[in-house]
Amino acid sequence: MELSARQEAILAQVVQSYISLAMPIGSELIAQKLPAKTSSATVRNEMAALEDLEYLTHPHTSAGRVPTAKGYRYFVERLMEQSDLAPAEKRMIQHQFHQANLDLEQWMKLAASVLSRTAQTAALVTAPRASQSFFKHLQLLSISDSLILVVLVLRDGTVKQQMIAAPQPAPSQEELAALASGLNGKLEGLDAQQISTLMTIANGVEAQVLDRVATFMHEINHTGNLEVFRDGLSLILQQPEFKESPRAERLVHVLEVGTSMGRVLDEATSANGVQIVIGGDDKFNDMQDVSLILSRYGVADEATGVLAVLGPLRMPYGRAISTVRYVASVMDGLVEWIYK
Amino acid sequence: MELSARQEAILAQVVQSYISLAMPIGSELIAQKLPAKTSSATVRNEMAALEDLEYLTHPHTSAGRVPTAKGYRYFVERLMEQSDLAPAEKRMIQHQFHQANLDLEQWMKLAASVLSRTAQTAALVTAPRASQSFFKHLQLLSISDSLILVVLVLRDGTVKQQMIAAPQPAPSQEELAALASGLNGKLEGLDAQQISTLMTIANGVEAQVLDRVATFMHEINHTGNLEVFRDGLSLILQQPEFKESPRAERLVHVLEVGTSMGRVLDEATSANGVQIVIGGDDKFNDMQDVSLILSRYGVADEATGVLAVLGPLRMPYGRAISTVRYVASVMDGLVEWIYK
DNA sequence: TTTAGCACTCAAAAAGCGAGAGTGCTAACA
DNA sequence: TGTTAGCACTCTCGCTTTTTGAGTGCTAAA
Repeated sequence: MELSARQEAILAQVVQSYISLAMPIGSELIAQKLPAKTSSATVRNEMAALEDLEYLTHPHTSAGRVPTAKGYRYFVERLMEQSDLAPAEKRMIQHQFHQANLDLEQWMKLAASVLSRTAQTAALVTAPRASQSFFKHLQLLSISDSLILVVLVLRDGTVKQQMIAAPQPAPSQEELAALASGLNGKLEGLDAQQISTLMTIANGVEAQVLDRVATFMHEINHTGNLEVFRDGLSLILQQPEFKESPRAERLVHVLEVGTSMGRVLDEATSANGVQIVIGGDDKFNDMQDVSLILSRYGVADEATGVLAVLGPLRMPYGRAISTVRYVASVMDGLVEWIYK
Repeated sequence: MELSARQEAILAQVVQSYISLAMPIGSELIAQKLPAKTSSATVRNEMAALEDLEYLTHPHTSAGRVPTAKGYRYFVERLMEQSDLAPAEKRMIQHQFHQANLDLEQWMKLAASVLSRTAQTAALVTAPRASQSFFKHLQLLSISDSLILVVLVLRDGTVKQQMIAAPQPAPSQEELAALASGLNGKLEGLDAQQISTLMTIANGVEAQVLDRVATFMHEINHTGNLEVFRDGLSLILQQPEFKESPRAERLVHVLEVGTSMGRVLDEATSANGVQIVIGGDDKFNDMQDVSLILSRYGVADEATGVLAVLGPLRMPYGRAISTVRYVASVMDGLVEWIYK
């Protein structure tokens, strides 16, 4: 269904006004804001049409209009003019990243913090991971006479430690070092599947180690096993739409366990550019009253993470999008520099 | 100020009733519950006395009484009879831990989840760390021709990875391995201070590595740098006292950044047994409307973490305390088994 | 097709009004 | 002297009623 130019202008005004005022928008106000001189009655007619098309709703008969999720989507996709972060803000963000060490974890925390402060809502950042994991290096350390610490490094830089129970009598540190160095030779560059098959012909400590390694690599491939940094949760709770507690609870719940969240982040990993999910895009019921602005970052295939900003539907999309885009570009640079 | 036996009985009843009913408690109700036959008028007199002593308050003139933070404290410290988790519940918890792998991280997540589900509120778990960190092992991996991945393992099992920029021309993997093995010999068992001094007489890559190692070990000693697992945040928001949004916001904020939180957790690390902080204990303004039940766990000095349950003042202390105590004992066993 | 005009609707705010829970006080009582 | 019955008093809560005003939808004229 095509909208007329005037309808588009009205929709845009309603969305913008509602975003900044946070209360239903009447025909009078829009009539004033419209560039072409138009009466409120005309605006009313058009608004009624937009309501039939489901771009707007009524909280009740005698209230102004409020955009629907569909309305926001139309606005974001076709009506909104792209904006960009002010150079000063960009510089400030750059500066903060330059202050930090060469430490991915610090960068991620920083990215979450910057996103949430700049966009004034909650932010999520997931660690950059390869789409498929490959073995890089293994270290076996004798912790006690019954425990061995396995430290596994994957090609994308993921590090995972885990204990395994040592057989009795326990192998010495030297024996372990020898075993590790043997395995490192054999496993270099292999994927989870290949290690699994190797496992079947091993035994003793070696089999235990291979089992742990293969299991972890499988896990990380499938469930995502994503390490997520959050920030600014309290900011989003300040928004008027989350003042009524059931909504706030649902929101926190989504953020906390979030199978939906996981799926959305997953999808974003394989998409390009800035993704926008408004009101769960009719796919995720538990995200009906939030919007997400997401972007992948990193080096394709080698190490991809996701940045996300999460706010109410009534979100300053322009600013949020440009913030996400910019932080993603900064992170791109950092990660690229690592994985060249 | 000493309370009479009857005053104590009344205070106890008020606290218990308020915890279960979540509404101000009148003299009539208490008079009925009291073992010795007492008139409501007498209860009223005593309540007025308890109010003068600041164990109770009034929301308004014609409402029942509500315990103050001081009242809760008195109740918890002197009036409450210790309870214990039902054997069936203990078994269920045990069972869940036995299901898990030999993986500290999994245990911590599980502990947070168990705590929050059993006590029906939010829970926090920090990783077990030594009070002072000692070097155990180091690994240097060449990631690209300009980056080196440093993997550092401390005696308490902490693993930390970080990149450093490689000098040009970049050392080969063999050179790095040789350097690492040399360092491992020299640094084994040293503390942050000793490594710092060694650093001054090193140069090149070695100095860079030592710098990163020393810095990280210092950091972990001081700022705590605690890795925290949370769970059940949405549960606490369901409590009636957090229905009004400003409180909810403050709560989330405390949980999120929480310098107060950090201090409380820190204090709990060095204390013994179950700690209880009610309404911030007059020290932490931002925790005025929450109570914390904390316990350290692990092996003293070698690896100590903290378990905490966080709820409204009107919290089922008995159950929360026994849950925390029990989960701490389970975690004690697990960690002890590791660090023997 | 647009617009002025107007009746109509409905939420939200203000006002009024018991009802009732619970108190504090006083005076009698054991 | 401590306890209790009795009672006036106070305020919140829940309910209904009124008022207000923003904003609509419709109609009829331009």
